Amino acid sequence: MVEQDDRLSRVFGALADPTRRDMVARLAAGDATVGELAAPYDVSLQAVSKHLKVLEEAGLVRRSRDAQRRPVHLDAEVFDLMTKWIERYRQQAEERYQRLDQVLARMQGAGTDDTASADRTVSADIPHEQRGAAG
Amino acid sequence: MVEQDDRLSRVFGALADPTRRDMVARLAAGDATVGELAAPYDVSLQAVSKHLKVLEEAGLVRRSRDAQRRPVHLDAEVFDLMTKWIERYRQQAEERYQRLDQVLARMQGAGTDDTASADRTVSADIPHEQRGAAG
DNA sequence: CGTTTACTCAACCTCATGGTTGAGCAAGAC
DNA sequence: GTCTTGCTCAACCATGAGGTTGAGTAAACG
Repeated sequence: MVEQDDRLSRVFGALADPTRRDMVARLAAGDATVGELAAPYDVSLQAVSKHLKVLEEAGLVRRSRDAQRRPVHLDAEVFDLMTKWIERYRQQAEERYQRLDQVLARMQGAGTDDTASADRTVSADIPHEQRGAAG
Repeated sequence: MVEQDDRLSRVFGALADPTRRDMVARLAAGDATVGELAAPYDVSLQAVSKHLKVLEEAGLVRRSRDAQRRPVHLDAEVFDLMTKWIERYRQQAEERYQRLDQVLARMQGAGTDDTASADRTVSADIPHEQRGAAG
């Protein structure tokens, strides 16, 4: 599912910008209009509008209507997508780390010298971001 | 602390690329050399080397030496930084959502009509990503 | 009605990013 | 010493991202 892949790219990409992260942070406290959001930044309203488009396309934000205003609402669900991705590989890495520790401890006990290229530098045939099976 | 801000930008930015995310996923299963990492992708070794530089500068990865090889190791600690950022605002948004639900429920009970502009569209003076006080 | 408010769209500029190729460098192999 | 392997660095190119200004639209206000 390249769709999911795409989505994740857009979400991470959206949050790679400090202004956009700041907007998300502020929207967590409550909806706001474009003008309100733009106020603290030293950029044009159009630039802020663009940022919001990026956030919207990443699914982080929704825009509705209220007369000529366009209230922006944080859609916190996408956070789960990121958290899941992060958690999966964090855990995997930690488990591996612990296993390596055990291996090293055992080797120390046995007095083996060649610890370096023992279990590390794993070959490349590993599930690539669960291609076609993403949650 | 713009440093932290910067870091987060680099981390999110690094993970905004699907190839780089894939690399991280594979590195979670074990260290690998540049060549091993490059193998599955249809790009030059130099391009992969560049990607690794981005990951390294984001603090996601460390590179050591083993003769002419440069084994790459995933540094899963940065994940915490991201997770913390995400969790903070997710929770905030969820709490707010629940509070809004309560307000709306109370309003329905009282038969108030003007639910729209009641508590929503909060003004913009909100802690901006905790400037100067980031965790 | 025309004006003001709150925005978006379009065109443009600049700089960063992801890719390329070609050269170079360090360390094991011969 | 030379060759090969495994990589990095440098230069270049095309595209895209973030910024700008100027014009246009939709709804309230006078």
